[in-house]
Amino acid sequence: MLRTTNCGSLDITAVGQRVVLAGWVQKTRNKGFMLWVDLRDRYGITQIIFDEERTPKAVLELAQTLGREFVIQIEGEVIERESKNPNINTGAIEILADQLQILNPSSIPPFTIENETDGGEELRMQYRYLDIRRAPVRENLIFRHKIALAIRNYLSNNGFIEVETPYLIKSTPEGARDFVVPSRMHHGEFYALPQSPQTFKQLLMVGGMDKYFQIVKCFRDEDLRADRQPEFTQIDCELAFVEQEDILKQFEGLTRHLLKEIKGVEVGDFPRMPYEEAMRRFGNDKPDIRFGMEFTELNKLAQGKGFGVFDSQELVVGIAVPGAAEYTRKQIDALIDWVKRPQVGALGLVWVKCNTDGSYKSSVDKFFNQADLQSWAAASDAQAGDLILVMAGPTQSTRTQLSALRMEIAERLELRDPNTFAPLWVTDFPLLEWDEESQRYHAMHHPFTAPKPEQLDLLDSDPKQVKANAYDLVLNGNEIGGGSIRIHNTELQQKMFDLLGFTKEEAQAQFGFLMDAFQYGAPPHGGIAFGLDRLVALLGGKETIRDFIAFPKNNSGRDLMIDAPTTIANEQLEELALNIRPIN
RNA sequence: GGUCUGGUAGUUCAGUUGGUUAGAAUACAUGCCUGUCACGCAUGGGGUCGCGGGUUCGAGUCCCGUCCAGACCGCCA
Repeated sequence: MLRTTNCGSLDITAVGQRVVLAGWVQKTRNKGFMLWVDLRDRYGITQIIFDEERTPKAVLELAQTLGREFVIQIEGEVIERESKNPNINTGAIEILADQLQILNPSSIPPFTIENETDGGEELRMQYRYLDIRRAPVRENLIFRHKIALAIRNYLSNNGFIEVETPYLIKSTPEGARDFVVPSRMHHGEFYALPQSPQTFKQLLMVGGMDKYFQIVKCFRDEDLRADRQPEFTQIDCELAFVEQEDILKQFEGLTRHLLKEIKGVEVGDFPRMPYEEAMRRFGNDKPDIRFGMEFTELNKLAQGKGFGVFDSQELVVGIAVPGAAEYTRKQIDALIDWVKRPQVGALGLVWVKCNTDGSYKSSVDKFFNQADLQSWAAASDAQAGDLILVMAGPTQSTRTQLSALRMEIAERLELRDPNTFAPLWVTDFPLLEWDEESQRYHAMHHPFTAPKPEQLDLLDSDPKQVKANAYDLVLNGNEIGGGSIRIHNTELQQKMFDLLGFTKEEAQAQFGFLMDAFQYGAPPHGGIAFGLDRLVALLGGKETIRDFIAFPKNNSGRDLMIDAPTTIANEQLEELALNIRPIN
C-alpha cells in the first residue's frame, strides 16, 4: 500500500500517529520558513507541513518544488495545528512530514482544481478527468451511485430480477431516430442501438420472468438539451400479471423509498390527474404542482364584449400571479416581450392588476368595465394585489404558451424550491395523436400501449378519442418516468399497427417476432421506465443532467475530451462496404 | 432545420460614440515574509481580440459570411 490512511479521515484523536498519505497537491502556501501543502484525494484534504526547524533540509527543498496537481506520497507524524481550520473535518490536525516522494509531477492544469473553479464549462468537459477531481463533481457521481444502489436494492428486495438485453438490435422507424451500426459480416445491413429495451422486456414477460428490471443505457439520435443526452440511462421495469393500479403502487413505493432514503423527505400518497385535467389546469402534461397559478378559462366572461382579439379565439385563459399587481409598466412589458419571443411565440398578453383598494386596472379597460374584470378575478381566485395575465388563441398552442409563462414567473418568484418534492401521476393519456406532417396517427406513448379495454370499439369509429392505459410519473414539473399496460395479443397489436399506418408486411417484418411471441401464451403485462439521469439531477437539486454524468456529450452531441465522433480509416470503410458521399 | 446569446492573456471577464502602447482579477515565474488555510507584499513574462471578407484615414468595436460554445423552438414513439 502506498498509504496507511486517506486525506479525509484524520482528526484530533489521531495526534501522535505516524501515517503515510498519498494524493494530489491542491495548493501550496510557502512562507519561506514554513510551507504548507493541501493534499487532496477522493476523501478530503489534509494539510501537510514542512518547516526549517523540524523538516530535513533535503525534504524541505524538494517540497519547495511542488506544483499544483503533483501526485506525492508523504510520511510523517500527525500533530495538532497551532491555528485550526473549522471549515474542514481534518482542520484540527496537520502532518509534519519527514519524507516526501514525488510519484508523478503535473503540468500546470488549465483551470484551478478547487471547489470554486475558474474553469468554464467547455474547458472542464475537455479535461473532465481533472474536473472529476473537484469535490462538487465527485460528490455528484457518488450521489448517483447511492441512488442506483438504493434502486437496485429496493427492486431486488421486491422480487425483481435484473436481466441484460442486447445493445445491437434492429432499427425501426417508429419514434426517435436510431443510432445505427454497420455490420461487417453482412454488408449493407445495420444494427441499431436501442432507444429502450421495450420489446425485449415484453419478451421476458412472455418468457415468464414476471418481474424484470434493468439499469440500462438507451440511445436516441435527436438534438440535445440541458436535460437530454444522446445516450442516457433508464431504470427499465416490467411486470406480468398486473394491472395499472399494481404498477402505480409498486413504483410509488420505489419513489417514496428514494425520497426518504436519499433526501430524508416523507411524501404522502401521490395525487393522480388525468391528462385532460393536467392540460386544462396547467396547460402541460407534466405540471409542476409545487405552486398554484392554475389556469382559469375565461371564454364565457371575456368573449362577446367587443374585444376582437378575444372574441374569435378558441380559448381565453389566464393565471393569477400572486402579489404582482405592483409590477411597473416596465416589468409587465418585459413579460410581454418574453412571451413574444419566437421560442414562446405568443402574439401578446393581456394584464389585469387587482389593486389593493379593490379596483382593477387593465390593458383592456376600453373593452371591459370594473364588473367584468372583477368577474375574471373571482373566477381565477385572484386576491387583491395579484396580477392576472391572459392569453387567447387556439387551445393547444395557447396552453403551451401560458404554461411556459407560468413556469417562467415561478422561476422569477422563486416558487420552484428544489428542496420541496411534489410527485404526481398523470394518467389516461390519449392512445394516439394525429400528425399533420405525415397525415397519420402516431402512438403517443409507443405502439405496444394498450387502449382502455372499455374503449376498444372506439378504435374503429373514433380512434383519437381512445385513452390508453398509460401513465407518467411527474416530479416538480419533470417527467421522471412513464409506462403503460401493454397489448398482449396478436390481433389487437396488429390492429394498432394498422391504425399507425403499417401494412401487414411492414408490421410483420419489423415486429413479427413480437406478434409471434404473443401467440404462445403471452401473459398480461405492463411496465414503466424512469430516466435515471434526470431523476438524479432532480434529487440533487440541479437543472442539468450533465453534472451527474461522468463523461457527458456537449450541446451538439460531441465528446470534447476524446473528440468524438470522428471520421474512420478508409480500410474500415472498405471492410464495412461503405462509401461516404461528399456533402455539398 | 430555426431563434437568441456569447467567443478578447493559461483561465474568468471588462473594454465607452470607431481614435494613443488592449486592461482587471486569477493562474504562472522570481524574490521577500516566524502559523498559512481565497495567506500577504513586490517584481515580471504572457494577446492571431475565433476565422475570412467588407466599410473607413483608422475596426476588439460597424456590416456580411463562416466556425465553435451555450440556452431554447422544431424534434425527442
